[in-house]
Amino acid sequence: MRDVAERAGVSVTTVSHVINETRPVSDELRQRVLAAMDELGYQPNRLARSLRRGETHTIGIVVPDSANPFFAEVARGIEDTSFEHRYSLILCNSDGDLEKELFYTNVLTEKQVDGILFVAAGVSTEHIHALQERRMPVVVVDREIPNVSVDEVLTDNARGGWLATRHLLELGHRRFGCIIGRSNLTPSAERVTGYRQALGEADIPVEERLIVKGDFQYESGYRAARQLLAIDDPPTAIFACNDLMAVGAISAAVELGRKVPDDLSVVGFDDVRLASFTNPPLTTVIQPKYEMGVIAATMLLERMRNHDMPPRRRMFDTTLVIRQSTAPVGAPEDES
Amino acid sequence: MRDVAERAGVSVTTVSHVINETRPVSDELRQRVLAAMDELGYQPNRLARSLRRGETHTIGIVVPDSANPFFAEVARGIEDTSFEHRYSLILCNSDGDLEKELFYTNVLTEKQVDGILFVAAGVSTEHIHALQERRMPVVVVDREIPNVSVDEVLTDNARGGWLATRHLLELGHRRFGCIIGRSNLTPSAERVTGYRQALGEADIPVEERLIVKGDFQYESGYRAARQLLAIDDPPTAIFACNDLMAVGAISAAVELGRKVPDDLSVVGFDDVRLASFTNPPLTTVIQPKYEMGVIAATMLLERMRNHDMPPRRRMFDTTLVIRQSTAPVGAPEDES
DNA sequence: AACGATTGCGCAAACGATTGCGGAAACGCT
DNA sequence: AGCGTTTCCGCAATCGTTTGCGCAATCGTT
Repeated sequence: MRDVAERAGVSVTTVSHVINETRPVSDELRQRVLAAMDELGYQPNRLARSLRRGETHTIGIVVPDSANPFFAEVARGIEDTSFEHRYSLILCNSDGDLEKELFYTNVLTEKQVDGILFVAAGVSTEHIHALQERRMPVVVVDREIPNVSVDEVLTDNARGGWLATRHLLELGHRRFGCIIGRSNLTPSAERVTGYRQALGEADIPVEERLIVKGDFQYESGYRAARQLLAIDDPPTAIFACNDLMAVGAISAAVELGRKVPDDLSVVGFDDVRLASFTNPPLTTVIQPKYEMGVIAATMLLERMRNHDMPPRRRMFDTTLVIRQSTAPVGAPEDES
Repeated sequence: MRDVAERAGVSVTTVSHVINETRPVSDELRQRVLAAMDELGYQPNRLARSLRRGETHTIGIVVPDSANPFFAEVARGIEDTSFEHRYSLILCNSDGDLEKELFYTNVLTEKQVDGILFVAAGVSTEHIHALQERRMPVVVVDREIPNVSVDEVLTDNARGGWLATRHLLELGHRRFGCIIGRSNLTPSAERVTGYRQALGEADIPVEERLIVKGDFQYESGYRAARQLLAIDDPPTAIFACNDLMAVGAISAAVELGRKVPDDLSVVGFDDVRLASFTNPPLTTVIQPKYEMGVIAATMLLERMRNHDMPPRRRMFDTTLVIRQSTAPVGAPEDES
């Protein structure tokens, strides 16, 4: 910048002001500065600017696994909207590991990010509190943090679980398995709650051995389904708490010679892009992933602008999309 | 930091030195400083440090679409290894848009990142050159930049394409379609080259109308397959240039009542996690995505450490994994 | 012609760290 | 006691910007 100033025969002050248009500069000088800038191939050093201004135009996002289609989609929504506002994104994968999360939030605050987005994070109440005391804007996506007033964007997981099992019920299924995620993550727990509730309303007792644990990955859905189908009186349907596990379950069923949906109905959760293209196409519960990302980022940007507004919570509806992985029980249908 | 120094009754110099262990400090003072630090909840400001030291411990990665499973996996490899080295990652999605790429690289350099990773980017020779002249470490993944000496990590796409169509040939297929990506991306072009070559070796003329264009997404594979299956003398097999399109193709085939693999064989490319769990499981060409990310990040870190080493290029082998989406032509097999 | 407003610009102090240099005290040796 | 080494620490400059403050010239009035 000093070089530019020298070459244009002005002070660095003036250069700064033509760059930022932060105070009137005579046309002539402006031209000289502009010329000097591109003759020298000058690029402003945003570090210095950030240091001075106290803002980095950068936000941090911590997700369990950016390679998971669900999070990837949410992250895309976040990235796109932060791009629109000319913010950059620091990506952090926590693998659901609390220590990694804490480490990353430290790095982020030390790097002076302007805000942090936690998606499905395990961060504790105190942790969030600490961040807020440092006046760090925060929004939490896809997880509820009890007893803390923080911006949240959520989906109605319980209702989603309810919708899914309600659908199976209406198809006449009476015994069906449920593949859950790690139970400490609230979304999974809520979906199961919906499952239990629907069963309760239909006066069907829930058999605990029909509820088996997975980890939201294909493989675990596959294993869980094999386990479910191996019991003497196997279920006629499976509700998997996310699409990946549902796909794994279908894969297991097919391998065991069960036809989906004739012999086994499967419903998933999330409506990942893939879900329309599985064989058979997956009946599942829609979650507006991309939009959730957009809204989350927007909320964060707003909070950054106005740090003291009351916290907001945005709850998205879930809806069931019926494709071809579910069918009436015991009615091998011929689709025409 | 000044507060810490004051509270500990030392100079900021000393505080700095205990933080960085950059010069011996007496035990007593060290203790006092440490104590003061955590009483005050002090966190160093990395911006200031970066400004002074001229390094940000941050690298930028620009990918076409982080929600695409292939890139997501590569990115995961990158993120993990940069995490190991305590580097953070700024994520940029270009959507294959050259302008966005350029914009992002500007932002990245202005933010003084220590290096940039381009994956499957369209950046031009001059562009890379410009970065190198500014002494910005760069490595390019999954795309060749002609006439420029830059670190590259690639896969043997041509061989992969060759392997895939060779496999189909060996199964007795003689007419088969090829679903390609946007042709300006080299990986796709190379895979098609392999396809053509294998056909040539078998003295089979390539029918241009059997080569149809997609965009690497499910949907486009679906459409392309419908198009291919609609011609009067439809192919008995399809080679899709990536797994997503292959899955889309299977979906189309199933919808049209064709059985895969009995009526139509399909082979993909990438071996995305999903590929093992499709119905039927997908025969595809393995690309070590995660490892590519790891290697790419490692190469970048090495280049950062030693800016003037000669450029390196790492080529990964591709291998064919035969699952169940391919079968001998006209031989409806009963898998036992 | 005198005087306040306006316009156009530069000086120098921040922002929060790192680091070359030099000074003071303690130590070891003859 | 005298002198050279070590050991331990602080001063102040620096990284590349932004920005409060003040000065000089020009302008518009009366």
